[in-house]
Amino acid sequence: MGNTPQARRGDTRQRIQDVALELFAEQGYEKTSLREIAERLEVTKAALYYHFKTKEDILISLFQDLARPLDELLAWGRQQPRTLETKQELMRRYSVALESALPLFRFMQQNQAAMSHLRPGETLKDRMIALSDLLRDPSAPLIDQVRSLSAIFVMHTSLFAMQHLDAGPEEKQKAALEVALDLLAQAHPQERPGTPDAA
Amino acid sequence: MGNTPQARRGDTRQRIQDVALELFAEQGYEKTSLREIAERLEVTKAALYYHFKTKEDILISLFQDLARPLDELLAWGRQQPRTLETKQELMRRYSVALESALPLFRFMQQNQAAMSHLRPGETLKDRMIALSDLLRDPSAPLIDQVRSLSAIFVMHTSLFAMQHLDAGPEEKQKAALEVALDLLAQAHPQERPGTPDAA
Amino acid sequence: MGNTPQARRGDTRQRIQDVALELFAEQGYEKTSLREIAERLEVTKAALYYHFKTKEDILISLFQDLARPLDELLAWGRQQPRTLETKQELMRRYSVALESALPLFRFMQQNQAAMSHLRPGETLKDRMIALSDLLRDPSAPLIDQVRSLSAIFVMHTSLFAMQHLDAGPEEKQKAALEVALDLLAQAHPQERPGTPDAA
Amino acid sequence: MGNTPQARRGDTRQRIQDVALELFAEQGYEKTSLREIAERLEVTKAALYYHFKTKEDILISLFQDLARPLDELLAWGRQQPRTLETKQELMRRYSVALESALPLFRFMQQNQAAMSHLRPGETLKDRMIALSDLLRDPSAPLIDQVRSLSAIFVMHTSLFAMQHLDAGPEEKQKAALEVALDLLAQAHPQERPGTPDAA
DNA sequence: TATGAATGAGCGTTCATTCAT
DNA sequence: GATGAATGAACGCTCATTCAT
Repeated sequence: MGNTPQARRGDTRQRIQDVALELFAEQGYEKTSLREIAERLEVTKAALYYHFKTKEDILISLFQDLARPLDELLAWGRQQPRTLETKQELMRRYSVALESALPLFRFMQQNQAAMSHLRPGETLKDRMIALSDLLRDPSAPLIDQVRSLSAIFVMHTSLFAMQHLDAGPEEKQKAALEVALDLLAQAHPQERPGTPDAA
Repeated sequence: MGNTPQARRGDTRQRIQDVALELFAEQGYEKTSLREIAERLEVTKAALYYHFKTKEDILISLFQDLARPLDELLAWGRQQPRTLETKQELMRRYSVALESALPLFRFMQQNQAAMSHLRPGETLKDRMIALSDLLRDPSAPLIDQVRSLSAIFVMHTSLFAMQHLDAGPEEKQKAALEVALDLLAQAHPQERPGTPDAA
Repeated sequence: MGNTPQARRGDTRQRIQDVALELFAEQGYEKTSLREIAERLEVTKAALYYHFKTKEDILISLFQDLARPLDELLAWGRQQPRTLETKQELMRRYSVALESALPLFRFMQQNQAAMSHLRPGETLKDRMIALSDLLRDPSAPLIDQVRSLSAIFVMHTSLFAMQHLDAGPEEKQKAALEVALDLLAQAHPQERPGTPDAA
Repeated sequence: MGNTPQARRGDTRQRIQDVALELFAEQGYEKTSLREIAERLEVTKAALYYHFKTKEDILISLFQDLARPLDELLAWGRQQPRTLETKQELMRRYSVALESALPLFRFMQQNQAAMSHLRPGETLKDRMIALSDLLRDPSAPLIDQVRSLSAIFVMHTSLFAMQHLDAGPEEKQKAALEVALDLLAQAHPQERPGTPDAA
């Protein structure tokens, strides 16, 4: 049940996005043809054009859907005080976001090139810069700024570079988060939480 | 001298690689056509086929050339004792390698997808795994393994994610290296160099 | 009142024809898509198919509407005696018809090719031949037949070839009519109106 | 002999132009597909792209070739004194040019729409205006300017509107030329050749 | 009276590749 | 060591048209 033409009516747009995400993530945007997408959906190429004006439109629509959790995280972060605790909470929330956004990130990583021609504000890079601006203090020593930046990418590491590590996904994710939080803390030497400044 | 046909004789193969590297790094492998490469070199497409059997052959040849410093670094690392000092020295050498391999890395990052179909041992990912295997201790706590892995990617961060940071390239590189060395050291708590085991 | 959906109810067929005439005249039949027509009317393409069976049907309906004044002129002409005076009156009436049929003629000129596949009697060319048959005398010297034919096209000249002339539209039209009447008169040397045959 | 692949080598570009002219004239530019052209030449569509950058490029190349005699006529005309004799000679030469340019004119008439998007100077209309500027005197009475303009179009009439006339092509052409010369003469009342100005 | 959703055919164009010269 | 000429396959896209609702 579910796969008959009747059952699918009305959700074609969504199904196009699903298949496109899958294929773009797998093979990249350029290598994925509309024929491929259409065939997998058992519709014609022309049907895709009923729902999206161009191939790039599919890409953009995917990006917008997938970037929303990130945008919400950024919006939240901008309204918080710029304390270590905020930054660490940002990181924790980022960790959760990543968890449910693995396809997104696979997709984005494969398609940086394709997306780099889009209007500013429509790339992942813009979000990364925005996030890093919330984490680092431009007046701090450079090394501490690097620590803050690195925290972000340590999180990504857990998704992609640790695939061959012999441990469960949650464990890896938790470990990555810990390292990231550590880096953030090291970037705030005078304000370590739970550490009395004192003698 | 210079740009005349005569002066170029004999180095066409090299010139193809140069232009291809440039374009692949800029636009990605799929989006770069042989016509484009040929036009920029002011030769015909057919000329490219005298020097390379296929388009993919150009990609592979580039990768092999560019991966050599990395392979040499790995070969060196495998012959060293697995001490913290070795790992940190690996990192320092890696830092130097990266410095002169910025186009390589741009290229690789843009073309992960294109390269992922190649035979094992012909991808950047393989090198990264090999490098990480030299840095981490499989019997160590997971968090320390993550620290080791992260060190590598912190180095990359300095090349790509820090472009909008307000500092000179060498400064950034140095800061990234420091953070990376720090992470490696933290992954070896019982053996901090210069730190007596004490008590 | 005016442009609201309610005010438009019932006249959609007419509005389709108006927009189609405009676009066919501007860009030609082949280059004008039903999507374009539908968009300009703010209805869907399918709506066009409620009012017309095919795209060509729109073309034919336009032609029939627009050719009616011409057909009436021809019907009138056929019932008159074949005198110079009749011919000149035909020309005068043709001049008036053209005046109010500028879009028609733009449209016809752009779409001769598209209309040439239609059934006989459905082309502008048929009307032109019919008109010329009323004007020329098959037994007259060839040059006089040419004069008669030319009279028709001189009228067209005033609409299209004289656009860059520095004069008002009515002036041009009047001048063209004069030249045309002149040509008709020259084609009837023995019967110049107002010229006594006499000794 | 003649039609084998070997015999055709080297003249493909020309053959494309020939077939394209034929088909564009017959069916119009928009309705003629590159597939059709390629099939008639027994080559692939891609071969067309070796010789022309776009479909429009074929159109332009045709126009340029075909417009050359006209451009030469205009160049000659611009160097002559602006007398009636010059104008009549222009007309005679135009008549000859038309004779050998029937395909051109069929083609142009079918493709006015397609050509009207081209750059100025690349349309037939531009040539017509240039020619009419050589024939008419902007300070003359409007009716005489119309006579001069009409002369041009009378010539065209002989090619297209007289197809159903019962006479040989040369006869028709000669008759049309006579009418045209007449019109030019009537536009110069004070300077009729062979007519003494005198008392 | 219309629309939403889709189709099948075809379009102009570009691609990597081949091969005789 | 390279070119000129071409191919076959595929691409993104648009078209006129259909039909259940």
